[in-house]
Amino acid sequence: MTPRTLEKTGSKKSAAARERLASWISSRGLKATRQRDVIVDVFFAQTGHLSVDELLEKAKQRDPTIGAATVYRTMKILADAGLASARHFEGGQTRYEAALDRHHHDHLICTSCGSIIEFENERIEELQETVAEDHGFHVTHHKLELYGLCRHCRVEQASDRR
Amino acid sequence: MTPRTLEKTGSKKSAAARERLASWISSRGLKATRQRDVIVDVFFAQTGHLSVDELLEKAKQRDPTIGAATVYRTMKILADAGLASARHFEGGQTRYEAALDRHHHDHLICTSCGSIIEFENERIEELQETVAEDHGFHVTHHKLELYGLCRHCRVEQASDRR
DNA sequence: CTGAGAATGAGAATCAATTTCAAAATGGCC
DNA sequence: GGCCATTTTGAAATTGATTCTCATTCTCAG
Ligand SMILES: [Mn+2]
Ligand SMILES: [Mn+2]
Ligand SMILES: [Zn+2]
Ligand SMILES: [Zn+2]
Repeated sequence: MTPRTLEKTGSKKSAAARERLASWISSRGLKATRQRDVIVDVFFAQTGHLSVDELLEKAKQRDPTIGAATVYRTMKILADAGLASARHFEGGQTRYEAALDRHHHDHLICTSCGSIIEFENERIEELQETVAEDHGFHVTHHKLELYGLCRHCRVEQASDRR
Repeated sequence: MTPRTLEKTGSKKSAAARERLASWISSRGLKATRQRDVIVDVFFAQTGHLSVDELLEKAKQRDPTIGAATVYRTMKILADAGLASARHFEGGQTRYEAALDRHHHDHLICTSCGSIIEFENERIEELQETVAEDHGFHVTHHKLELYGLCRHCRVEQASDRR
């Protein structure tokens, strides 16, 4: 019988997320498992936009027996519970980011180095709403992604050109 | 020897597109083929956002021997030539729309009936640019998609609820 | 008409994600 | 603690869109 010990990494925030998940899980007849604990722990220990592969790698460092299917399944539960949001950026796999206590935001994505910058722009959101209304549309969610070169890669490219 | 006759459907616009494609093709040592003619003809005969599957079906009505790979390849050429743009809406396959003489625009997508409404909003575009600049970003392209219920599906849903 | 090169269609391969299934784990109850 | 219905798991199979491979056919400049 392996002891179920985890140095629950991280802040009060990830502790709060774990609690929310626990009640989500029990409230619908799901079960708490060692694997889910590890995956969730790994997820909240990071910041940023993580792919399932990246999460699997980290999870395996703690428990090499964890399978990819379980990571897919667990992240879906986190998303359903509102604790993670799934992002589908251009061309890649699904990435997840922590969603607890976070505002809605959109992204700038560098097509050269892959870095992702987040932004919120209330005015844009309002205008989107106006556009939708003009067409009798009721918006449930949207996607705004700006692709290009980040400051750093812009400089690099300029010097390459010389 | 099958005669290479095609009732080149459609407007001066699609005729212009076919011409542009012809010069694109010859200018880089590609070759004109019966299959490409059919696919391009089918594409420009429609309006809207067509999936490769839809294009393949229509193309097969004219020439049942046309294969999916050829449709994929041809649409990629059209996109490279700037005559079609590829769109990757939520969850589905790639869709193509005619791009000749069209402004950049974004989309409202009904998650219930799949209908797509196009819009242009100069103010939103400007704000995007501003946001990017604020972060030292140089934007090459972007994606703005508003998902929700169109006017029609909104009404239907309201009556379902009674 | 010829030949070099390009294009084709069928099927195999890829890749992320989902599903299947038999075996293992969980947790409410006694 | 044991019981056991239910859930979960990992591995492997499957899916679905797209791309690739390859042997064969087609195109077009000379
Ligand atoms: Mn984000
Ligand atoms: Mn459009
Ligand atoms: Zn960059
Ligand atoms: Zn609709």
